[in-house]
Amino acid sequence: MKPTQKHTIYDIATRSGASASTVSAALNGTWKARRIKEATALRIIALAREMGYSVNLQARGLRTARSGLVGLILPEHNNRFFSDLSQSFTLEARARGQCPVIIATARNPEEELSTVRDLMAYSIDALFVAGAADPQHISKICRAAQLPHVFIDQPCPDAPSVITDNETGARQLTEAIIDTLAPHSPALEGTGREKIYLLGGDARLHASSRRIAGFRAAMIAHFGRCDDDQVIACGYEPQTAQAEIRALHARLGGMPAGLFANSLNVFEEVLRFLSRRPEPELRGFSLGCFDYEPYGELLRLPVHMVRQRHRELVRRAWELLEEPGSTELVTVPPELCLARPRVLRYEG
Amino acid sequence: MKPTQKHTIYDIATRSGASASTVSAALNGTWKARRIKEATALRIIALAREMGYSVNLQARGLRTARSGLVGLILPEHNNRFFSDLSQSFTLEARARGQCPVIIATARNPEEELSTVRDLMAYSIDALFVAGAADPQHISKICRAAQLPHVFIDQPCPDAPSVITDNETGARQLTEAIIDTLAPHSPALEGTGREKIYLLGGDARLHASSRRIAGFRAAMIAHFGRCDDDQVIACGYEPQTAQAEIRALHARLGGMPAGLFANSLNVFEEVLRFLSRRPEPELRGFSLGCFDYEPYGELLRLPVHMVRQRHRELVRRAWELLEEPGSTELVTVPPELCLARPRVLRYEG
DNA sequence: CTGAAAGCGCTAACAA
DNA sequence: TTGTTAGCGCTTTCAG
Repeated sequence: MKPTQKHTIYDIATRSGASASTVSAALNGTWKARRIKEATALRIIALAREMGYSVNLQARGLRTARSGLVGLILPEHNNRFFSDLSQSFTLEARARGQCPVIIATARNPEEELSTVRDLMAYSIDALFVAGAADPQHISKICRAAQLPHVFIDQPCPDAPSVITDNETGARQLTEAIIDTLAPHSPALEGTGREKIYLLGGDARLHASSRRIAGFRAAMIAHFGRCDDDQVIACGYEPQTAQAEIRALHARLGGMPAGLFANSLNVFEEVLRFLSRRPEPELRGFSLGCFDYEPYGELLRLPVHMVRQRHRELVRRAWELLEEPGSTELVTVPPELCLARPRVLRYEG
Repeated sequence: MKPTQKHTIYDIATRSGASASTVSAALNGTWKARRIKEATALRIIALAREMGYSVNLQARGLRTARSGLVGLILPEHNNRFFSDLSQSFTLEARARGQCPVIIATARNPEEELSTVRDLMAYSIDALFVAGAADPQHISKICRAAQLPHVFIDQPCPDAPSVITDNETGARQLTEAIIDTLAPHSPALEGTGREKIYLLGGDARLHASSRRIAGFRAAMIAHFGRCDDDQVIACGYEPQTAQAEIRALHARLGGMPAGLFANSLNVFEEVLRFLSRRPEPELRGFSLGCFDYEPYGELLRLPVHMVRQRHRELVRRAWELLEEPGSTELVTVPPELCLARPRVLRYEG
C-alpha cells in the first residue's frame, strides 16, 4: 500500500508467485494473446495496483524501440493559431494513448533542427512539424532515421503534409476587404492610399506565397492590377512589422484603404499602430487577418479573419501518418469569419 | 556518412578500435574525469559525428534512472498567461539541457492526476504544475515517488510553490477600476448598478481566494463595504461566465459601474457580451482583468490589467527545485498595466 | 590511460 | 498455460 520505493515486475512476480514474463503480459494487456489464465492476469493486475506499481516506460521503450512519445514542433506558443494546434494535438495524441511533446523553436531553423534531433534521441514514434522554417532539411533527417513525420501548415514536397487552402482563403479574405472598402475618394487617386496592402509573412515560404497569390488574384479580378509595392512580406518579427507599418503610413502620407495582415503577429502590431492614430483617419479603413484570433471579433474596428481548421488539420495529419509512406498533400479549406456589422461601430 | 541505420556505441567502438566504455565516456563528456587521452576522445567524437551517431536517451535513461525530461502541466494552451508560461518554461528547460514536456489537462483533476502518473512513468526528472486543480493530491503522488516538483500560480502547502502576489495585484487592480469609475449618478443608488463586481475564478482555489480578498480590501477601503453579491466566482467555463454576465445585467437592469474579470477566459466572455451592447450603455464603464492579454490594450474600451511575471515565476520555480527539500512559498509581485488614455476613446 | 562485465526494467522468442 | 533466457543501448564500477 506504500508506493514509496519503485517496484518492478520482478517484485510483483515474487509476490504473486508468477514469473516476470507473466506479470509483464498481464500488465501490458498481451495476456489473452499469450493464453494466460484470466484469473492469473486479474490477480496480478490487482496486486500491481495495490502495490502502486507503474511501468518504467524507458525500459519498455528501450526494449520495443518505441516510446509512446509523439513530437510536435511549432514556431511559438504565444499565437492563437499554434496554441489551437497544440490543444488539438494534445487531444488526438492522448486519444491514441500517446504522450504529446510540444516544443516551440522560435522560427529559428537551427533550433528547429536541433530539436528534431533531440526528439529523435528519445525515440519518439512520430513527429509533427507545424510552420516549419526548413521543411526539406527536417524531412531528410527524419527519413534517414525512418521516423514517420508529417508537416502541417508549411508543407514539404518530400513528405506527407496537410495545409490550409491558403490561396482560396487569401482570395476570399481579400474580397471581403475589398467589399468593405470605403466609397472611393477621387482625391486619393494615385497617392497609393486608394490601395490595399498585404503585410507580413515570408514570400519564400509556401504558405505565404500561396496567400500572396490569392491576394493578387483578387486584386487583379477587381482592379485589373496589383502593384508590387502592395505586397510587403516582411516576416513575422513584431518590430519589423511595426516599422513597416510606420514606413507605409509615412510613405503614403496617411492610411491606406485597407490592409491584409498575413499573420497574427503582424495583426497585433497593426492594431497597436492603429490604436495610436486619431480616429478620423480610421474611418472606412478595411482590415483583414489571415488566421483567427477571438479578440479580433471584439474590437470596435471591424476585421475579417480567415480561420484555419486546426482540429481538422491535426486529424488529417494523424491519418496521413497512419497510411503507409505517402507523400500526399492534403488541403483543408479554411473558414472565413466576416466582420459582422455590430452595435459598437464607428457611426454607433 | 549515411546515418541510415541507427548506430550504437558498439559500432563506434568497433570502428574506432576503442571499447564501448571509452566511447561512452568520450561521447557523454565524462572522458576527462575518466582520464582518457584527449586525442582518443577527439577521434571518437569526430567519428561519431561522421557516422551521424545519436545517443539513445531511453537507454541512457534506463541506466541512469533519469531522462532529461521535465514536465509542465497546465490547464490549457489557449490562454495567454499559460502560453507565456510555456514559452518561458521552454527557454529555461533548454538552457539547462532538459527537454520540456508541456501537457494541458483542461482543468480536469482526474486528467491532471493521470497525466502526472504518465509523466512519472517516463522517469521525468522534475515536474512543474501550473494552475493545479488538486495540488495536494499531486504533491502526495510526487512525494511518494520522490519526484522533485514545484507549483506555479496555484500553490500547495506541502511543496515548494511560486505564485504571484494575488492579493496585492487584485487590490491595485480594483483601485484602478475605482479610479476610472464614471462620476456618481445618484439615480443609480441602491440599484446595484453603482457597484463593481468580480467575475470568475474558483473561490476554493488559493489564487482566486487571495484575489477576492484583495478586491474586498479595496472595496472596503474606498466604500466602507463590500457586499457578498459583488463576488461572482463562477469558475472558468466560458459558457458559465457568459450566462453570469447576462444574469447580472438582467438583475441590475443595466450595466454595473465596473467589472473585475478574474481570468482571461472570463475577460473574453465579458468582451463578447459588451460587444453586443449599445454603445451608450458602456459610457464610463470601468473594466479590469487579472492576467494580461496584449489585445486588451488594443480595444477601444480602456481596460486595466494585472500582468503576472511569467518569466520570473518560472525562474524562481527552477531555483526552488534546485534547493534541497524546501516547502517554501515564493511570492512574485505582478505588474499593473493601467489603461492609458488613448486616442481612440469613446469621446474621441 | 583503457577494457571487461554487470545490470537498469522490460518484452518476446522459445521451451516446457 | 507458464517460465527461462536473451537482449534493447547505455553507464559505471572494478581491474588492469
